[in-house]
Amino acid sequence: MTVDEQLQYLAKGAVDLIEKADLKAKIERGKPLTIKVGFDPTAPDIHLGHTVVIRKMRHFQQLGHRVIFLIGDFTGMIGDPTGKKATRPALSREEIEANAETYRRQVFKILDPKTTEVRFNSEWLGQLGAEGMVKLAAKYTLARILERDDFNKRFKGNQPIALHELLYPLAQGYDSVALKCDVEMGGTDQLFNLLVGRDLMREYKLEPQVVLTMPLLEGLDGVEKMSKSLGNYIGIDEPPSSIFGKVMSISDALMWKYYVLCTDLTPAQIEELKTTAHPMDAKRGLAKHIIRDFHSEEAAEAAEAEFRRIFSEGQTPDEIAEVSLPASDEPQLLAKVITSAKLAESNKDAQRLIAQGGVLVDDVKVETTRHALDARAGQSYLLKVGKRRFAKVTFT
RNA sequence: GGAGAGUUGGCUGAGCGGUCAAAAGCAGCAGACUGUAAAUCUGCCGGGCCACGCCCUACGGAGGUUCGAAUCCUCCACUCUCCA
Repeated sequence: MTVDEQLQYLAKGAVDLIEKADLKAKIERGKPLTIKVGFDPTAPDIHLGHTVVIRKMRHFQQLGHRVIFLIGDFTGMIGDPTGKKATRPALSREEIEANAETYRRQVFKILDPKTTEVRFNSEWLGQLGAEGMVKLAAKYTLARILERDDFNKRFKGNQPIALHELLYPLAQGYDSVALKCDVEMGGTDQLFNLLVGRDLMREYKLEPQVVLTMPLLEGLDGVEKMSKSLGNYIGIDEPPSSIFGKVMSISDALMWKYYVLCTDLTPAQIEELKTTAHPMDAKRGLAKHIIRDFHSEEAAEAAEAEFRRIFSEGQTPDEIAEVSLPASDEPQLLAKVITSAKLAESNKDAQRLIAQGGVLVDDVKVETTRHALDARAGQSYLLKVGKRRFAKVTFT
């Protein structure tokens, strides 16, 4: 690839690239660049939202650059103020190591394990000490820190800002100094932090890093950004059938964004799909692309077949959870059985589901919330609650 | 140190001493419809009870006033504002 082609490849899907000319100059030198991306040590469940940036990391790897997967074990003590409140519990060394292991296992579904460096920022931030921290803090001003939109809004909106939160961007910036990064990437919400790194590097007489941001992927609801705490995410460790279903549940409009950010199709290919494919087929295709990346081709086919069977044809899935419940001579209320089988959260919930016509026993819709089942030993029923909760309940 | 404002269900955010299990929006769930767990429409959306009504828990925490409190009072915790 020519330098311009490389630039184009790396910039695909990116929101900010500061400065493009700087990146070009760095590439032209012909030496492998050092690329850093930081990850929080507390959230080892990687979801599709994270993969947007990770996919971009792989692009750098493909071009022969050195990619550092940085685990923010030190900055984790502060907790990135970007995600507002929630003071985090301090993690033990063992927990951090365990999380790092989980990261490795998941992230190497995308990244090349051989050329990915996993580092921890306590390595250098821990050494800094109080004195070092004061010196670091001396290099930036309050006014500049408060430029950060997030701080600014909280400040103006009379929301609390703890002092240590102000240190977060500095600590993150110092990572870039310590690693002498050429490029740092993150979501668009990281722009400010990444730019602080650029400034600090100048302060430390280093060539400033290039900053590249990727869009934040909206979650299943299509509104909030994908996050575990909002429950609107697709985890890359999820079973294929679950991934397939969740992808099918996103809106048609959102699907195209996923195509751009979560597949390696070229913009031209995506455009073509948009104009020629039936939306449902396009969505099925997207689900398969994603499953292929994290599982396999076979898993993708199987998930599609299963989805067709359950939702298009209204049949039961291949594998149904088997639940054994204690038998009794007296009949048992269906609502309680549903709750015991974990198909509903509470008896009230189960009653509601029955009342709304969402419960089928052996494929027959239940009409009354007071429906009871013969619960003598050996009796067995196929329960369907809503469209996608199934269980085979046997009394023993 | 002084004066004042605030703390409501997963989130945002109303709230009158009783008709408040608490408006509204978002998210979630179910049903109908369909091209899918899209869109749209309708309903539900703290918990218990073989109960269509009754009971329990809930509006930062602890007490109190009242026949009755998320709503009034006292103390505590936390947050913010202004003054010093």
